Amino acid sequence: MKEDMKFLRHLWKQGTILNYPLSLQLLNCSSRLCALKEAKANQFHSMTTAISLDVSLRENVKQMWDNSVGMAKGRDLFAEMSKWNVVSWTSMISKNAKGGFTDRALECFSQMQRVGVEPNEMTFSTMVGICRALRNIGYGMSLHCLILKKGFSCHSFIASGLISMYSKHDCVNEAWVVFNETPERDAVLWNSMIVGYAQNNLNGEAISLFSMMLLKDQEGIFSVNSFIITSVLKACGGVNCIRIGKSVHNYAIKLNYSSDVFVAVSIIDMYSRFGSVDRARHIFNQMGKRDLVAWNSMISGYAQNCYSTEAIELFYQLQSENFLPDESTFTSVLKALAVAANSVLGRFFHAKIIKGGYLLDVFVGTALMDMYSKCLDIEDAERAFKEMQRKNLVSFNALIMGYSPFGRYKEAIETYIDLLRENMRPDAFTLSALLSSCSELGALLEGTEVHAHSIKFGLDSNASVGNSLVGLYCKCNLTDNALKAFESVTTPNTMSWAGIISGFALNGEGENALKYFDKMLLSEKPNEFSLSSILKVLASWAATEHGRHMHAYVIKVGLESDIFVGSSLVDMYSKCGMIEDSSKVFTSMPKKNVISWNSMIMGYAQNGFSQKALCLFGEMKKLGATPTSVTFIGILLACSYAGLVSKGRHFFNMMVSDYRILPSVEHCTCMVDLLGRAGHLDEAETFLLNSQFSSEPSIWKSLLAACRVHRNSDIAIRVAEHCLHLEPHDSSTYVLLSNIYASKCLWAEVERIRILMREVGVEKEPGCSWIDIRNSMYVFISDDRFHSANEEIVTTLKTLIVQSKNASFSSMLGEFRL
DNA sequence: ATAGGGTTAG
Repeated sequence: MKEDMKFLRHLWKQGTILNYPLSLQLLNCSSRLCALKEAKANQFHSMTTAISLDVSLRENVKQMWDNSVGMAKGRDLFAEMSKWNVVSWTSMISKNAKGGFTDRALECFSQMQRVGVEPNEMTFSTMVGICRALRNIGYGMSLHCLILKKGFSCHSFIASGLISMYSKHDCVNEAWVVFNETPERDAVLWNSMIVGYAQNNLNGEAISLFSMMLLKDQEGIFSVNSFIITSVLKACGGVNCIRIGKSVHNYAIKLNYSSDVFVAVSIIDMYSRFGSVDRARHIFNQMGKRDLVAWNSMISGYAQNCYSTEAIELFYQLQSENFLPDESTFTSVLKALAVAANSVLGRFFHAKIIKGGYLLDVFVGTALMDMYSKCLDIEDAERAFKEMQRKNLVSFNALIMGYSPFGRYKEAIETYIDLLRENMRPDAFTLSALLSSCSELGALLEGTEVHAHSIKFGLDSNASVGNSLVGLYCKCNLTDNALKAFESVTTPNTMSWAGIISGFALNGEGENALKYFDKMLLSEKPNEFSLSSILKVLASWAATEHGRHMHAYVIKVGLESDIFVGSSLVDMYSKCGMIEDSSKVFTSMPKKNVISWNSMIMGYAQNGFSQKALCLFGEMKKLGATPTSVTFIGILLACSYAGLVSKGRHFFNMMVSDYRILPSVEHCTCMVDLLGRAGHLDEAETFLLNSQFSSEPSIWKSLLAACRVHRNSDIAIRVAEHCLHLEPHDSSTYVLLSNIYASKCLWAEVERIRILMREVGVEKEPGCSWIDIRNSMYVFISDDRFHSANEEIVTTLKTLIVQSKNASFSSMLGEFRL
């Protein structure tokens, strides 16, 4: 400041007349008031001109002239000011806005109108630019009104600014109205609208607008420039269609824009988004001149596509070519380490970032937190969060998201409350992250409260929030609530549909799953998830015909090579008993994962092809796939059906000791079943009592069934009484126990069971089975008179009964009959 | 005076 004054004094003494920009520059420091005093003593006209531009000092200047030189000078100044005011006011507004003094810029604008100076097209253009940066669109809208009133809306550069302003504030419709009502459209106007669409994620619209532009451009009124190419490339990156992207790329080459750094960076970014890192790298390599942004975009491309080694390599290469990494570079590097969950290198870069002083940046800080939370190191993520100087909504969201894999909804909600205390407004990310924390452990109460908040903030119509709500409610078996949440979503996406369909499928509401699948087809294409869910439903129904149709449909939509769909098809066919079709699908799958292997092994096991199941298990291990808990269910099932007792014991031990898999209810049921079927009833009972599931009724019932087969009434009585103790309302156990006592002529016990049954109020649940013929379901309930079936089925059934009696199967059915 | 590239979250 002192230096400035010295310099000024020097100039004054020399009698130099300062020109306008120089004096303004000199005055643009806090020494202005001192300068005023000096100016009072020295009469430098240019000086006062510069000062008079500053609205806040204008009055002071006038007063100064009034006091020192006399009223006349002051009046002169004022008159002069009004003479060149439009330009000076406008540049004053612009200066203030650029210096970050938005309030003063707005004040200038109203003051100039108050003193009767009419804004011109430059003033309005500047003002529109300011309104674009404002938090609120209200001021911008009233400015738009003024522009319309004063008749400035026909200027295409003002219209461009308005389009940009509206689209920045998510008002694409308003932007479109401005675009549509501007008769003379130049390249900038088209570009503003294209960018506006792209910014609001309406990439398809942006691309269509571009093609519309090309059609109109035949008259040669304007031409596509490199700005437009970059914008369109950006939009291409947002649609899942590499074909369009490639043709725009070719078009850019044709127009000779491939050497433009901006264009090249957009192409790199676009290909990275498509997952074509190699193409992106090719463009990067071919660039004649690269700036830091180009390096950053390539590093980011690698990070996005999980090529973390390449990203790090590029970081070092960048340094060796004497570029100084910036915040963006570090952000991308951290992302690369986050996707690789490499906290060792992550810490190394953390240190580097601290040393370089990059930690003040919100992006870097947030990326650092995210890196730690992706490494499941929530404590360090919390620490990084606490150490951040400036936090924004994204930083809060990142922490809340960090909690969700652990289901730590309490901490997530606490962070959310902090966010509200900071006067921030949650967005869809915040709420859906909170909801996924809640659904992890089924925290329904807290989840419902978050639901209330999402309604309060108008975010329940958002697809991500809606999807999370559907997830939470489905997890808690509340499909009605899930459906309500789903229906609040304005534009459900493919995943939304998949969510509600799978929710129905998992909660045993197959009819609803199918209903919503059909509804979805009216507006959305099915994806691998919705198809898998539907196949699961059809598998559970053993709906053969429908399943075949769905398989044909899968082929039609081109998802037959998908790993999830393929596995579901394998499962569906094997549940329908069509093991050949199942194995055909399995063999033709181009890619298999552990789920596919599991489906096929389970399919073989369930259909009694134990040997094939075990062979497949061997093959799976040979190909390097690691068996999971589900694999062993299939294997133990296969052993159980084939009576391979020692193999079963062997695989069970292998699972526990080699693969460190904790035995689940299913595994224990299989083991008890295996031992029981083979007649090792004592061993089965001991196994069960020693297992974690000794109070699980279903396993005891499977042991009871084994006792029945082996006609061991002593153990059977013990086991059945235990079953009654665990499940006093299960009618089948009463019936069975009663039968056993009856077979041993223990009539008093039979009577006791009968009384007990009446006391507890148990009624026998009717047995039920069904078959699916030509897409129709025929349900049979025991003891009914076949009223629901057709003639053909009734006749066939009667024949079957006679045949089975002749084959003396009836003797087997007669055991323990009441 | 209006328009274009890379950076954080699922």
